Amino acid sequence: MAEQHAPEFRYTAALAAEIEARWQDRWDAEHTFEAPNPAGPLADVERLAGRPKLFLLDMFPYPSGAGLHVGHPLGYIGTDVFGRFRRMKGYNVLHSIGYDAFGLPAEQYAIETGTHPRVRTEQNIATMRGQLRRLGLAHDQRRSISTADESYYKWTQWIFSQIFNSWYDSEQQRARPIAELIEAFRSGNCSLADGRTWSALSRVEQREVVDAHRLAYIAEAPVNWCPGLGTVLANEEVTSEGRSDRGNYPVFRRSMRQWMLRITAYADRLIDDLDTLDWPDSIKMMQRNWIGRSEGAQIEFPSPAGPIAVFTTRPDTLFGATFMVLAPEHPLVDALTADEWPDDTFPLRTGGHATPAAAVSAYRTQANAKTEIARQVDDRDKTGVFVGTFASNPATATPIPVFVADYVLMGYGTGAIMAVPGQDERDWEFAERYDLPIVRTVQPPDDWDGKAFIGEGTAINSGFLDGLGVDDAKDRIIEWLETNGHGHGAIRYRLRDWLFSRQRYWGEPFPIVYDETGMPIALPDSMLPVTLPDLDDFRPRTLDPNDGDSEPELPLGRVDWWTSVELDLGEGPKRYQRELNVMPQWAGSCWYELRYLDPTNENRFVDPAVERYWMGPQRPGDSGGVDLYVGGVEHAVLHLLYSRFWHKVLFDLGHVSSSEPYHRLFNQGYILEAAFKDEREVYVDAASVRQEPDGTFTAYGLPVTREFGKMGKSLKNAVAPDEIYAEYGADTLRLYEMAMGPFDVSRPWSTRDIVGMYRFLQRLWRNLVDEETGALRVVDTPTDPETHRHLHRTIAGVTADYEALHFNTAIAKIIELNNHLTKLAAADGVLPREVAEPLVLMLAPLTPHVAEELWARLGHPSTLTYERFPEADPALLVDAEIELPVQLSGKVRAHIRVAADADDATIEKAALAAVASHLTTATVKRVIVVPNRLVNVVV
RNA sequence: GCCCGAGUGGCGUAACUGGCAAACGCGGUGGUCUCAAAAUCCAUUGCCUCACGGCGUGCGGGUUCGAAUCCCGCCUCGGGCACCA
Repeated sequence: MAEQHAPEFRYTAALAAEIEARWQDRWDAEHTFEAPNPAGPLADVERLAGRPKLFLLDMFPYPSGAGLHVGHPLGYIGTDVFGRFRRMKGYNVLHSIGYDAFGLPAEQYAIETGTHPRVRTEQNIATMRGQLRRLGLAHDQRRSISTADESYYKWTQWIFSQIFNSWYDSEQQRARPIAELIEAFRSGNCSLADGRTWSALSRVEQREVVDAHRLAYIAEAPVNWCPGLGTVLANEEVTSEGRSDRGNYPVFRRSMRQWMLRITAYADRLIDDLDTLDWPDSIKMMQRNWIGRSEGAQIEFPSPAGPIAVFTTRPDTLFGATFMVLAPEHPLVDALTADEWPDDTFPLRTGGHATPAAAVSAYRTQANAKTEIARQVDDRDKTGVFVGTFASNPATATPIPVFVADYVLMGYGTGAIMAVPGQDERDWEFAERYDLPIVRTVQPPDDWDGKAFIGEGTAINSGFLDGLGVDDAKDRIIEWLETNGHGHGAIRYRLRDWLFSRQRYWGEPFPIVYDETGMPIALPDSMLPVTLPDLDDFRPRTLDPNDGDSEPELPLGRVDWWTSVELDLGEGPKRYQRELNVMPQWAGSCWYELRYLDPTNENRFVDPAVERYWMGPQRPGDSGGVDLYVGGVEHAVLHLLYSRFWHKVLFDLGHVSSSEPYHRLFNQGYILEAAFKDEREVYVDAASVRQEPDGTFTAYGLPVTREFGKMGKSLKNAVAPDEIYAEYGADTLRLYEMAMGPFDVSRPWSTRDIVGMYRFLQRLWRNLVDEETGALRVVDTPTDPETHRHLHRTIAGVTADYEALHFNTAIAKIIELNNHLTKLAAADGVLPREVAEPLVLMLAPLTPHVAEELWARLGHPSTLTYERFPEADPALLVDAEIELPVQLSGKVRAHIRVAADADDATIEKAALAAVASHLTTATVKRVIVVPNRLVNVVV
């Protein structure tokens, strides 16, 4: 390389590497980035005094063995720059990083490599620590955690026990300890739904009643069974194509007994409290949509098999309900199925079967055969069969036929609908197909040529509702339903309870055992953690990904010595069976930010005083929480919803003072990289692609197409940071990643462009250090006024940019100043200290190693981490004389120089003089003077 | 289909609440230095035109003294949701 003849003291990759290693060692040795707590083992009250706090958080990584690529650390660098800036602004900054070590990715990586997940995970964490250290991130290493450490998951289990041992009081709108519910039952303050008295119940019956109220409960429920992964998945982990988020295997809808967490109890608060958060609107919107609150009414339709309950958001259209539809799985279907077809039943409605029972049975078989995906996406034809029975419309007292159809889903509402073809497009389609009556109950506009009218309008054909608008009609009908006992106003959510158990090995064991009654018992805190047993055969049984009827197998069930245990839970030593499921991927990440605060506490998951200091509300009405949380959008509804839920339970039970975990959320963009597909639509290794003279791309002589995607293994386009370190050093990489574009926007990686940032650092270094001798070129001479003003403008701009996370424009301003100084240094041979020192300090958050080195060469013995960030002198931000453009009807024709404080009349006179030559024929209609901006002469 | 977000030079991008479009970087061109090359430094670089000048922020309209920025109608790309009653 050309570097071999470079001057000895030039800022080269080799020098950068030496500087970087030296400063990283020194920061470690001096514990530079350790943030003091107000209490506990990490306390240092003196260092805390008088400093505002900043709790900075990155979405922590799972320790993959594939190693980092340059796309990974973008967010970490951004938070590091911000944290370093705020330290220099006097803040006590908590910034660390841990590892999300349990769960599918770690386990699957272990399976691929044939190494035990614990061994694999620990190796990977060590590797990642090393890779991240090379970037010079200012993390407090004492606070780093791994979710798979016993000392950590002990508290994950403890929090689960807290959730298990609580119930949701819907009157007070908060979770309360389960003991308070038991006491309320015992004292008679709370009566049982069926009217029995508490003391009349057997112990088992009492436990059943209590268990039905817990926030963590076991239920037979429709679940997403993924045989390809050998486990069930939460709704949030299933893609809209009906496949697993991880691994992209088919997912089957099945009924199974599983652990559930009652997140639905928090639906309203999870929606309402979004208003207290400083989050991107798009993420708030996604959470609101996911929770999917709908307001409407529950209405009961009398039928021979008893009342059929439906949920509707349009109770105002009740008079137009001309038939009903039940999901094939609806429990009332069998009872409603008639023995024979009523007279005059259309052949179309019977599906060609001799009896309703045969028709329903055939239809169910057909519906079952379709996977959930087919029911939702592929086949939107409205099919169904008549069950041979009529229900009654409570408003009109008219008999209406009951159908079974798979366009009604058991999983939403009551699994049954009142069909109002006049005001619902799906019902219209169904009514047309099966020749059912259509009654409009909302007057469409005159020019309406559509079918179902779902818009706003006046009620018609609706008895006492006629003439009312939609909203008034809704209020009126709900009143009527409630008065006449046909139903009531109701709210429904799309959100389901969180399916919380997984049939895997590599996860947190539940702190639960079962006694001889088969009912779950939470282990006392003193018995935590329940350690995950070491298992040689940790692999899930391989199942056919396409066989939805297969049964899950529990890896923990293979450990005979572990599955059954003798314990004294207050009744003397007895045998108990352990829970064999493990917790899902998301459990550990639901509370990790809290553990950073107090990582070594053995008595509590976090000391309340420490939590209050870092996360407590800053003012009345504030939710509190992490000050800035940076991560990708992909966790918009998974992690971010689960985490809020757990945090709110902890808040309700008085364990934390903040009602939300993350006060401000920022989604950094991704680093995109060109990816190439061949004609079979298969990705080819980007390194093998060449660009042809005509601009097209080929790989091994065959044409390929280019697209831009998130950098990573799946697109075969990852760039390793090590290559960049070797060529330019870590500071240049940091600078380049921050300079490429706005922090929240995704942008394509371009190795070619990095050299620009490298040249800038070299130029800056050369301005301060003689490349041949290594001598300092900085002297204590006064700065010329122009440079001095330029410096202060830069300080003001850079400060504002850092504060707003606009790192790219901060860099542009620093480069601009340095370009000016390059001219100065070329002319004078030296640079004034008065400008050199602030320049180095401003650069320090971005490129801390080279900044530390220059700071030391400038004669400062200690780290610049806690130096005050330069302050701009407001007096220097305004020039005495300014240049203003003069427009003639909006086009710039001249420039004038005027005193900054000149009045409008003076400016106007100067402007008219400047454009006089253009004004020979025209007359001036108006002159607009915009202070400090421009002058527009209108002709 | 519905709901968000975004379209600016050859490329990445900048322009605070409407006020000189293109700061900063890459790339290109010419020069300096050198036996030569690299590095460095200097100049230049939106498009059309020899020039005067004109045209330029996805497209078409509008508001305004003035629009990348505001309004209306489209187009394209990215993301989310998707038979949710």
